[in-house]
Amino acid sequence: MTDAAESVASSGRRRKSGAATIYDIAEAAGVNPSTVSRALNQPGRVSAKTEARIRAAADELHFQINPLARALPTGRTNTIALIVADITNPVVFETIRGAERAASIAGYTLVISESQESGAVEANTVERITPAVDGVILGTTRLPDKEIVRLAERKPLITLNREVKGIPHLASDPSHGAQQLVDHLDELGHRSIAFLGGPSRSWMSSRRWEALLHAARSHGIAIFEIGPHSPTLAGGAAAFERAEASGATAVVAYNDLVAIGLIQEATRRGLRVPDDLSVAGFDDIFAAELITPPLTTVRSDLRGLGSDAVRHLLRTIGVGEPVDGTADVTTELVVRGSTGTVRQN
Amino acid sequence: MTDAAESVASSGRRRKSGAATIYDIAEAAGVNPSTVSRALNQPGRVSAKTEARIRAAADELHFQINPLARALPTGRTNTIALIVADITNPVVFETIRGAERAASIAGYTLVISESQESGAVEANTVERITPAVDGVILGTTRLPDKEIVRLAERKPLITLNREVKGIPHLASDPSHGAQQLVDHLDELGHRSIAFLGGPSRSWMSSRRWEALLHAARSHGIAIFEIGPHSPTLAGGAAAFERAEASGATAVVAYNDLVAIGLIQEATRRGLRVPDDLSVAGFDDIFAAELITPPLTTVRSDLRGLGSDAVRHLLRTIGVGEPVDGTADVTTELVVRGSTGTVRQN
DNA sequence: CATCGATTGTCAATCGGTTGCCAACCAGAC
DNA sequence: GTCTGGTTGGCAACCGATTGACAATCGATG
Repeated sequence: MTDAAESVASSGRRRKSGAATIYDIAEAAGVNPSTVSRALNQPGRVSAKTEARIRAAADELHFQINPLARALPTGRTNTIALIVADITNPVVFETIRGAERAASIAGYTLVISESQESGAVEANTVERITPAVDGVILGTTRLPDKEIVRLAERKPLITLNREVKGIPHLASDPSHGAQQLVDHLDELGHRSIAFLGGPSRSWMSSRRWEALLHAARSHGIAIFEIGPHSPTLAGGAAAFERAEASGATAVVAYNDLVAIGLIQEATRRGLRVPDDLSVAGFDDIFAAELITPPLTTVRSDLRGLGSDAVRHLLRTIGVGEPVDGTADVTTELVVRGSTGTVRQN
Repeated sequence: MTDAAESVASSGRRRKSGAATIYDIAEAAGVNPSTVSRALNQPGRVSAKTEARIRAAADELHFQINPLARALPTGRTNTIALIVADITNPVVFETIRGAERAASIAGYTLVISESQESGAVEANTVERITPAVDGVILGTTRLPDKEIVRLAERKPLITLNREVKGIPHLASDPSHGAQQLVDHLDELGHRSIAFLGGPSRSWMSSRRWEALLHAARSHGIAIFEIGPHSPTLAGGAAAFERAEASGATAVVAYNDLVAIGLIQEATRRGLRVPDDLSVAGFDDIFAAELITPPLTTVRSDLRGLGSDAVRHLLRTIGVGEPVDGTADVTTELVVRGSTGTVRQN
């Protein structure tokens, strides 16, 4: 009887995968659990001697704090969520990487979730995740403004490449890279540029267009927009005829995928890039340097974007220096082989 | 005084971002909190009438269960972790996507973490994450066997492309794809194949080598391994001279990146692919179809790998049908332009 | 009309920490 | 030896759920 009772009691104690708790440490060190908690978290709150004893016991038992149990009373989960539309998008995963690193350095865990390009899935995911995180980054959101505002009332939130009134957001500012690109094309002798726009309501596409427009005007170079196009290889291929017909000697696509699609189609039709047509893109995705010819493109510091987003969020939560407003991430031209001097007729 | 006390009390109540708790619902519905819990989780445990009343109150208050609070007594977090060495690796992120989807469908959240190719970082991350998840997937681990075994004792764990005795693991089985590739090369007239191996202790590289070896022998085709090479473009470029010197008419690289590096170097040296040399890879990364010529490669069902891993893990946790052992994921040849008939001398 | 059995709801303990408040303790000053 | 002020450690409540044990309720039956 006694044995049975004892075994029940002990098995009850160590039910959870045998992980040591502060109670175990307290017992081993001969102090109260609260003292253990203080020794481990509030430097100086307990005497050096007891702290040493407690730490020794903690090591001994391979103590590892249970983040869930801690989160309950404090409300701090040390976790932030990053929601993206499509993980396989090269633009997205560099951002993920930056965010992951920044979070990791700060001792935070990053939860990544993919909304599969669907607003409904995204709403669902965010609902589910929000209560378990300290903040949310909407990487490529499909949510309506209203919804975003509502979420921001519950938890600190920041958007990337999406402007919603009253919500902090971060974006890459294409103006520097666009200016460099136009400078570059000007030097090569181009006097007329066609811009292949992205999806009609793409905020990014219009920002890039405006940056190019501004730069081109400052050079007195003609520029016009063709579009919209879907942001895919097929979109670029489909743009070919209109681009060629336009008579422009240089084509700038709103992203690399479209630029690559255009190059492939042009090559298929017997045009040589860059001899017959110069092509440039935006993003500098991994494949940009692998294709033939390698793509001249405007690179965004996506990793910086991701890490800045995390840092900003952490600051509003109270980790790191106080928040200093959001500063956009810069962009830079990467010259490769797809742009060249204008053919002399 | 009374007012002050009241305001303190109420602010104390709604301290946490105003989220409603089961206590609020209980009060609104005039029942005990435990009844609320049962009404929401144990179908039939409370009368239909009360349940309806409770659900109404829950909706009214926009109740959302606090996953942390639930996890504490149950030990279930509804979260699983996926640890990878490098998020930007194309092979990795398809796996991530598969895992994310499978998890999401099962109502689980996937936590992704990058170990930055470092065993120490990985060990650290795993330590930190383990107590807050129901299971762990080691995607591309650098941990020593001993450590993995130790982790597996604490939480359900599965490895991908890494065999550790006694630990469930999942891999893509290259044999089918390798067989198809050799069939294909045989048809094109190749009688001698060079294999560009990966890093010396790469488990994946040796599995692929063995699969090719087996297939080549069954065809009576000569095959030999050159290497090791680093799994990068540079690694492929560096392999060029030895590959050419070998006299093989076809080169199979252990992954696409190496294959692409080889093609680029060969092209730079004036060789034509596939006319002078056929090249193939493994993985079918995104860039494989973008390069010139597009790469013939053996594709793994990486998305399947990721989702299988999650499903397996969930089953051992007790979600879904009982566990049925691990079955490797299959591979398939994708023929593109980098392989061709042997040049007739 | 009393009793039985099944159904429904409540109590209270628990998960593993955190933290406000208080008491014990200590050393030094008087 | 007493008083003072600052440390140090303990008690107990609490975070928001879950759950075993039990009591109340209800309808049906003898």
